[in-house]
Amino acid sequence: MQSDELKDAGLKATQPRLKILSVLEQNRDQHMSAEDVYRALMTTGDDLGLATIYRVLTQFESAGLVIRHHFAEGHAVFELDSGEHHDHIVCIDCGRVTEFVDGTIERRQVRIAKEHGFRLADHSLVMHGHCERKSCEHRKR
Amino acid sequence: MQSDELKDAGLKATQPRLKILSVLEQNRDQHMSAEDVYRALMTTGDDLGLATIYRVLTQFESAGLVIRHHFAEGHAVFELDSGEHHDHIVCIDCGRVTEFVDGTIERRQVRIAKEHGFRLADHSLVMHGHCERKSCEHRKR
DNA sequence: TGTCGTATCGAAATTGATTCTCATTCCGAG
DNA sequence: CTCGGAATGAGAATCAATTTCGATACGACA
Repeated sequence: MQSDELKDAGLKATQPRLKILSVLEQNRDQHMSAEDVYRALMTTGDDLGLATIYRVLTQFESAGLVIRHHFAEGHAVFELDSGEHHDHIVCIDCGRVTEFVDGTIERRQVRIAKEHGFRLADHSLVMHGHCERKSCEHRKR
Repeated sequence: MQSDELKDAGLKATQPRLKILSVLEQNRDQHMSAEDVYRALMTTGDDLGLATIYRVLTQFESAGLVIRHHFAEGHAVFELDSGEHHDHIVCIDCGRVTEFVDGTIERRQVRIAKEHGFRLADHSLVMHGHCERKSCEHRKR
């Protein structure tokens, strides 16, 4: 059950937290901002305070349940931590995010870090491009 | 002369712009935030408005003179555009930034983008790690 | 199942970075 | 040197995000 996920993470299973977790699970394929989660909950009548959303998402992050990204400037987006690391390609026109993993790049990074006297802890590779999706075109500006 | 750099970029050679450009050139090896530039100018008695710094840095960016990065959340940093693309390793402890380029990774990226139906326009690879600099240790928290 | 102490909640105020507004000042073509 | 459009500076405004604090809900235990 979802409440176990929370308890395992050392968090009380409160209604707000369960609802936020639920929204994230229903949108596994998306990257949501705090604002997105807020709006998603409004439409289902679950009207949580925005402050709570931010607080809970931050708690989820420290608990390792979600990962916070800073793709576009201005605001952060969150995604459930699937446990597997991956990088992202973001479409400049429509904002859609695609995930990928590439062993060659991963290995190369560890090596480069070492060559420069760094012990690699984390990294983020974000590529920006134009996707070929039909639905993308007319969103262009 | 510096004023030519500005004119070539299509910008009037005003005092504020010349001073900001000069600060950036004197700190080529650093990545400066708007606030950093602001403080640097204060110390030399050139007391520009913060709004001007932001405005000018943004103009420099569109003119291709500088590149804006969003390493840490919260605020952007700028560096003079040397013309050569490169990626970054940021030290988690002291914040120092090291630059590098790796052909293997560069090539691989274009290919991955294509495989996923993207036409690559830009990318940013930022690695985070712990550097082995002596001066770094005691800044840890 | 009811109670209690503590952790959590929501609303509003606050922060920090950045942008906008607008009256004043400056650049540079003629 | 003069003039008009462009640029500047000070402060207000904005935006995302965080903190504050009194009110409330969770859940271990009786």
